[in-house]
Amino acid sequence: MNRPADHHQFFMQLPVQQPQPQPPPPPQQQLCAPMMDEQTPPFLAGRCGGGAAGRGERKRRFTDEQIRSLESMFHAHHAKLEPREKAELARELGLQPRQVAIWFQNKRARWRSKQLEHDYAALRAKFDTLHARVESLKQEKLALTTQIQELSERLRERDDRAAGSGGAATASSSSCNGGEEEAEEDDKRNVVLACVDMEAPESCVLGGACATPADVSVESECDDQQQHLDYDDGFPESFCATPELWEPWPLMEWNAVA
DNA sequence: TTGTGTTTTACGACCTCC
DNA sequence: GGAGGTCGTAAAACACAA
Repeated sequence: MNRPADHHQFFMQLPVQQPQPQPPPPPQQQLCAPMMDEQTPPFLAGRCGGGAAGRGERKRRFTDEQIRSLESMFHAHHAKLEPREKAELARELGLQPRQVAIWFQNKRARWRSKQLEHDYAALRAKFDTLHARVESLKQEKLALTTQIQELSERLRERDDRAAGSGGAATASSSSCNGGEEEAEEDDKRNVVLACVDMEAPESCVLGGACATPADVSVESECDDQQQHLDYDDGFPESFCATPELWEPWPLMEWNAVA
């Protein structure tokens, strides 16, 4: 791609490239037998008619004017040319209809290639955005899991102290009764967090943060206010179950799909 | 000047559609 | 079966760094 002298601009959203100055166009464009006469240089006589052999011929690039006309027709006719239009364009440009047809074929191929690059870049950008969000949510989940574990530990310690002081009250009952001093230290939010159902899929790819805190069950007080972790965007289960889907696709894969 | 990488023109093989 | 398409590739033309 280090060659700036590309005459071509591509369809629609593809970047437009400006034509660069070129040396004067060659006077002779027709390479093939039907247009050749006694004035045709011998080096042009090889390839056409004789098949692929054609050694000794020299390939001529089309002039800027020819390229401009071909580009214009390519855009105006949506990359397809009727036979009548092809013949007319070839006559106007002093080319063989086959040269025009081949130019359109090559142009379509080039355009598809560029379009593929463009589509890939767009998909890649979307993927990167989504991937960044996934990473952010992983961090958020990790922090929440840590917080839940800490709160769970505090509850357990409180229960142990209550049992050691001779009281028969359980952590759950004390929480619901609101009688214990230590229970009052915990705000309601923490209690609710301790009740969160933390059943995480084992295959979860969202990092080691999926560890389920053991013994986070305060059954009696959670019956009526059971809550579940819920992603705003509603990650599907397959999100965790198929981590390979979230690896960057190699270019070959994209091409295969396209 | 030369070596190297890219672009452009052209073709053959193969496929699809009428 | 023929016309016209894509795909892969050859080779000339071209740009550019060393």
